Amino acid sequence: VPELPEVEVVRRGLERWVSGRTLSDVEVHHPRAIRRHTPGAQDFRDRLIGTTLSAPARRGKYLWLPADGPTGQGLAIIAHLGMSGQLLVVDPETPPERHLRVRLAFADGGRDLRFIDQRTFGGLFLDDLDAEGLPLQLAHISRDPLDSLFDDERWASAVRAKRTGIKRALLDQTSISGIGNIYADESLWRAKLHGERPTAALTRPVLRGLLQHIRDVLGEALAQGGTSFDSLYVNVNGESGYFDRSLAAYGQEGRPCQRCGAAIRRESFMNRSSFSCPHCQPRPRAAQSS
DNA sequence: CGTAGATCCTGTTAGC
DNA sequence: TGCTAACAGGATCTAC
Repeated sequence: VPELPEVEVVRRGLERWVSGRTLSDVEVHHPRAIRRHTPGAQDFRDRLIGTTLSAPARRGKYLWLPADGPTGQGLAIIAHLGMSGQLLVVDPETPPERHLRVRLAFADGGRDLRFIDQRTFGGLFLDDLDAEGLPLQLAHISRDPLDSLFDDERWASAVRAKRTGIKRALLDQTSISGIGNIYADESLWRAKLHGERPTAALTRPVLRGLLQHIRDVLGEALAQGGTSFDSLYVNVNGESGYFDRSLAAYGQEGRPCQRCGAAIRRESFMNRSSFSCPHCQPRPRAAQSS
């Protein structure tokens, strides 16, 4: 499940393998993969062929490659991996993968960039960059906690103004981006907070502490090449990260908490699972805002 | 307007 | 053995 560390690993791979190369062909194998590119597959292809890709950027779980060339400047290919998306750099002679959605070929005849996605929640689309180099359609995505311009105190104020639980707030990409189910659970475990704790009652020191845990866990995962809990996530060379060995809460139902030994519990939340320690992360007593 | 729930999608696994 | 149901979950849409 690609979240910020996994997307950053992919971004670094693209920087090494596709920056500076010129596109010679674009094949869209599945329309759903470019559903966010409303002008359609023909336009997607026409506008990309002949462009030269430059250094990839990232915000939260989105990444994009500026694509400048004959058809103009300021265009970018934006990618979101969704649940199971992969961007692989592979030899052009490699037979099409089972879930190959988009194939980008280069004029130098070198390795393709292929978008492969089993569950089709991910996709590619084209957009113009604003004056700061951000795709227009990503204006609503917050800076992420590894961004040097992320404003800690502004985030704490925004969280305290919400009437929801802290896990929901962490998953809201318009407040803080890059966090998904895995790193939300890991951060909350480290901070000893239950995900349904009302945000309005969390103090600034508690939120500052949580933010530090978020940065720690994202940084550690990045250093280990990301998490590959369900083996669908791989870097551009098809290799898995190994942060899954370091998970303390996510996916650990029934295993002893590394701090207190209590059995990690699983609860249903937002149509997914939340993992936490029943002793270190007690449920809030009062009824939630609803 | 802010919050909450439903929805999309397919391969794997669990259970009867 | 074979079928069905549960499960994985990010972003978007809709409803209240």
